[in-house]
Amino acid sequence: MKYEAAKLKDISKALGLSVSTISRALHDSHEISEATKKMVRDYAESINYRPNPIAVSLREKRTRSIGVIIAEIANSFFSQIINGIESVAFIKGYNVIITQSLESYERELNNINFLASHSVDGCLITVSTETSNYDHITKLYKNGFPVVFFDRVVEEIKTHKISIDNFKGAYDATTELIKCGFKRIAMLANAEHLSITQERLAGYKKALTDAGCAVDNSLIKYCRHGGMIYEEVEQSMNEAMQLSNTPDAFFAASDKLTTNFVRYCTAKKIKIPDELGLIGFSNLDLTDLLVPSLSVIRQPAFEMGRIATELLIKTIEARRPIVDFERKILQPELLIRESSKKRKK
Amino acid sequence: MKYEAAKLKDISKALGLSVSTISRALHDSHEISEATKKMVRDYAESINYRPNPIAVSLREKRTRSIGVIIAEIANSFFSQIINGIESVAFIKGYNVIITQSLESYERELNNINFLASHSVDGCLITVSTETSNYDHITKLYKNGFPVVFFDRVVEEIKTHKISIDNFKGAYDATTELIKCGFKRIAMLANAEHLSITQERLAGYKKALTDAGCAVDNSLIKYCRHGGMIYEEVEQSMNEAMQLSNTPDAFFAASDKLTTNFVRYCTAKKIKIPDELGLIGFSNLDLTDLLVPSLSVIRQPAFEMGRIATELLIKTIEARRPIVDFERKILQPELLIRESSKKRKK
DNA sequence: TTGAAAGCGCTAACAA
DNA sequence: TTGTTAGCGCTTTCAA
Repeated sequence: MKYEAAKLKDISKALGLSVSTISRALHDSHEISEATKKMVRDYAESINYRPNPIAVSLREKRTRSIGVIIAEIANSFFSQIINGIESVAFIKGYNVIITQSLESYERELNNINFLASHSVDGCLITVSTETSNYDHITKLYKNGFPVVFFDRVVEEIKTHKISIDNFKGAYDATTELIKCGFKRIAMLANAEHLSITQERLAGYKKALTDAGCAVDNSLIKYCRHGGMIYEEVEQSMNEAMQLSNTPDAFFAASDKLTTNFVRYCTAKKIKIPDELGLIGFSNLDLTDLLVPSLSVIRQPAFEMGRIATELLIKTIEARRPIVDFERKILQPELLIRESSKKRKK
Repeated sequence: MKYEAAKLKDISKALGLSVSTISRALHDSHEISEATKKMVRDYAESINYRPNPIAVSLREKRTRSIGVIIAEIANSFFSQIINGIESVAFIKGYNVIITQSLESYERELNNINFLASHSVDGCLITVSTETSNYDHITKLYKNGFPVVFFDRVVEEIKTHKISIDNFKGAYDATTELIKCGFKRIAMLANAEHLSITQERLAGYKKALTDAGCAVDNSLIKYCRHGGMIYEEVEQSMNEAMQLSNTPDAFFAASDKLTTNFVRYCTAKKIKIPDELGLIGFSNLDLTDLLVPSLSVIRQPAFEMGRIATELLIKTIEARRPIVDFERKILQPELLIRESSKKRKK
């Protein structure tokens, strides 16, 4: 079954003009008479002619589309980023091809290879939790394929990067928990090697030491899939809650870790914040409707998508290779609600 | 800045063979000797050769990709559908291009025109709430462009359609509210002309009349953007709550209507279910964590995406035009939790 | 078993 | 102002 669309040749035959004249007329070239242009345009309109983007891409060696690799669409943080990406891509006339790694290195590899093999002009990437080898990205970048990192960036690769101030987000959250009177603050962390994990971990530790609290490594629980799988959060929580000196609050370092923390507490009938305080990263719209409402670190996700896309398109459209790469850091926002408010006993 | 990938010609030059021999060798043609094949394959591998998908598409008049038009990525129901779509597309070797209408007819038109102009081999569509004229889709379909509708289907167009049993979902939800003792059950509905709205409305009405309750049209509130905008829900709710005989429960007919209903009640300090009972359509993972936990109608979204994609790929790969179109109806699931449990006073 | 050449739909350099 | 032609990277028919 095939769909036969009109092509230049069809118009050319119908009007008795050459294909190049049609092409030029449709591109409003100055070397075509107004009369011809009008005739061509009217006819093209009447048969609903659309240039074949595949042919144009082949010719122009560009697709006017950009690729995106995110971890998971079903995650508010990423879907808000996508909205930011689309908002500028739309204006600039680029199409967006979204792919998900689902936190799998293999899928990421697959996606990036597809995208880079001339399917898109450039790529926006946040690496999967499983990714610790970056050869597949380095190779592209060395070949001149434009890549911009967002959120989970790779320091070794020199290109535009945009992330949020993860250190500050973590520092402020932890400090707030300390101020609220929590004594043993645990951290539910994402995969250990990720840039965001390291930065958030550093912020968490600094806040503790600045407040004169000791850092207890048994209170730091890594979740290899970033909390995407409930069972890993459950296991981490079980381990933490079985310590001789159990934590009295948690700092959850990602969207999914935060919601799965709440799910765990609900399942185990652990009262937030009385038994366990919580501040977590989350971009979910509903966190203020939970009971208790969640104190969260909210990331400017839409903004991040917007800026990343602007940088990527700038790179794609640059005449000469970019040497001066930008490193943008956006500020997170700490929204203090009930889950971090320790009640006096 | 451009990215130069290896092409057949490069291999041809390097090995002193013709381009056609290289092409055949890489396709494992029987007319090429094993020795040549091995040499070509090894060399291609060594330089990491990938065929240019644009050139292949132009040649083969197919792109091995499918397009998707959904309302909004940042909506659990749709993001779950996307996961279903990707799961089968991935296996069948198709790429997925996702576009959002954001409930705008203009954007939908834009997206579908882009996708249909040879960018993809076929399309999965759920129409926007604003769409009431279907000429743009009819035109494509008449030209033989494969289209499969899911969720919000268009009856006038003869093609594969997959949706859930909206009548039953609404009927069961309303009946449950009646059984729980609610007397004046209002409906928060999506845009009036949508297929899903009509079906859910019919189920709601039938449940009322079957139970001997009168249908009161002042209790049916349409939201043109399907609840995507909080203000429209707020206005509808305000109107409903100012009636002389206010409702004591709501049936919310979409994901966003359900969550924005909760948002409204929280803002106005209306207690669910004591002051207002609720059952709503929702595929959000978190509805069981809200207090009270929400009684919801859950749709098999992943499944819907999966089946829609299978039907689309079947259509794309069919040798002859399809005349027998399928109409699949999936069953929703009613999860009864606390928001619909009227307490004795 | 291999090569030459045409053609997919489009644009643009060169001719007229 | 318009037409002719080459070529983007690939597959495939026809010829050798």
